[in-house]
Amino acid sequence: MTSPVRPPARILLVDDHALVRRGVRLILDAEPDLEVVAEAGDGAEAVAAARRDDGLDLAVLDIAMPRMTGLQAARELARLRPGLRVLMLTMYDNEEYFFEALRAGANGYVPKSVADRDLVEACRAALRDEPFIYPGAETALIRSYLDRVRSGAGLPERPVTEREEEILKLVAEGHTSREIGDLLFISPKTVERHRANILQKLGLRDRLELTRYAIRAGLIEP
Amino acid sequence: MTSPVRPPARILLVDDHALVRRGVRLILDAEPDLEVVAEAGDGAEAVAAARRDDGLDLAVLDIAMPRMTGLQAARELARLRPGLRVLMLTMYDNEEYFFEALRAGANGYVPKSVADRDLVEACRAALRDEPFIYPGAETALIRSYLDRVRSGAGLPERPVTEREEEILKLVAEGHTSREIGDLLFISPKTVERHRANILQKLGLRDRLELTRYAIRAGLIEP
DNA sequence: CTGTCCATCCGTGCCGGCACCCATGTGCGA
DNA sequence: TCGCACATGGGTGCCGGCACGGATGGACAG
Repeated sequence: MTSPVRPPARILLVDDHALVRRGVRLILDAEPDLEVVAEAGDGAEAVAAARRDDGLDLAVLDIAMPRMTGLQAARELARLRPGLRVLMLTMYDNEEYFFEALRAGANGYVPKSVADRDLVEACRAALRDEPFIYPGAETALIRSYLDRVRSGAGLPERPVTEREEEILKLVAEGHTSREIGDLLFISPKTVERHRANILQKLGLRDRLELTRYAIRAGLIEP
Repeated sequence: MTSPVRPPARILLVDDHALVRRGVRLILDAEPDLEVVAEAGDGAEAVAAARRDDGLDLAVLDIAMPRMTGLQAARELARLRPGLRVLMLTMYDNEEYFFEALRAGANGYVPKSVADRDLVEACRAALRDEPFIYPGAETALIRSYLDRVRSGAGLPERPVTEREEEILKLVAEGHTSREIGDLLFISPKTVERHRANILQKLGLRDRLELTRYAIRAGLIEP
């Protein structure tokens, strides 16, 4: 399958759960053409690791992580090491974050519900600069993607802006508009305006649905 | 460490992410005294597996799962197979989950942030019917709990009544007092009174915290 | 039998969420 | 250059959450 003279791909593995890192490492290291050479527990560590080591071929990034999320880390890594391939690993096969991951410079998008063989294949596909469509997500993600391309401008729209996501998290965590305004040094009315835009964009009714959405999306913890 | 004539402990592994199951299985199967003999992707499958196989020694349960959460599954398993030990596996190293897990009948509680050695030790401790306190979690809450257990006192009971839990779920799902009142054929003011009592009993501030509590407790789905 | 818990209900009042309306400045791309 | 998206800010008004006060009846234990 892979040339035996070729050295194994050097992989950076990023997940906030040591147990998950350990398991994924066992899976990847069992392949002769893949080798995990570095681990990180959050996005900041991942960026630091990529800064230290310029021989990395692939970063496997979890999306939901404390401090810096996988998406933010992917943007940072794409700027820092343009040649580095990025494979996003996520708990939820959510369309919004599929497009978000692509926009952040990810080469692949794999939910944790896939089998280990699919993860290995996704890594190899990313290393060949090919998009990997995991089985079962073809229907949901790709069809909605194609629908949006056919009907709209052809560009998948980002669901919420960065600023809106910042406010989304704080609203979902139960902070009032006044508290958020004080925290971000803006008027509470602006917070309400953002909140209204977020609810409208995501098709939600109130803060409560927003909270459950944020938990589903892995933006906050229950 | 373990007697060589003793057969390995038969383990049921439950997690909705195939990737995580694969990783944990690799970790556990590497131990001579532990063997994963069954896997399940959600709580319902776990209960079905326990119903099929009455020779199970230990169930390793993820807390956050679709349909039936790990906490609900733990309650069900404790009723179905009283001799079966249960080890809760969770993304969140939160003390509140710890108590919820114990109330649900769990013997141990391990966050996914622990190393693989700690998971193995937690399994062995649960099989010996000993509580496993993972490193870095010796908080005052947990220590006081252990003191209470050692001194003979029972588990702290969940203070909400059945009727209150019924209303708790509906409130957490986003229904208004009027809607709940119509649903249960009572006055919206009565719903508000119950809600106020619930918030007071659980030490929560508002519906939003109530929602997150209900999700943590496995009462509703995100 | 009396006290306690539970479930049922009511009024008043404050505050925040949320839906509408509106305007301004900035940066970016057609 | 003109429009558009984004972030910023304001006003008004309704409604529901939530805190505080009260009451009643029924079940069950001491």
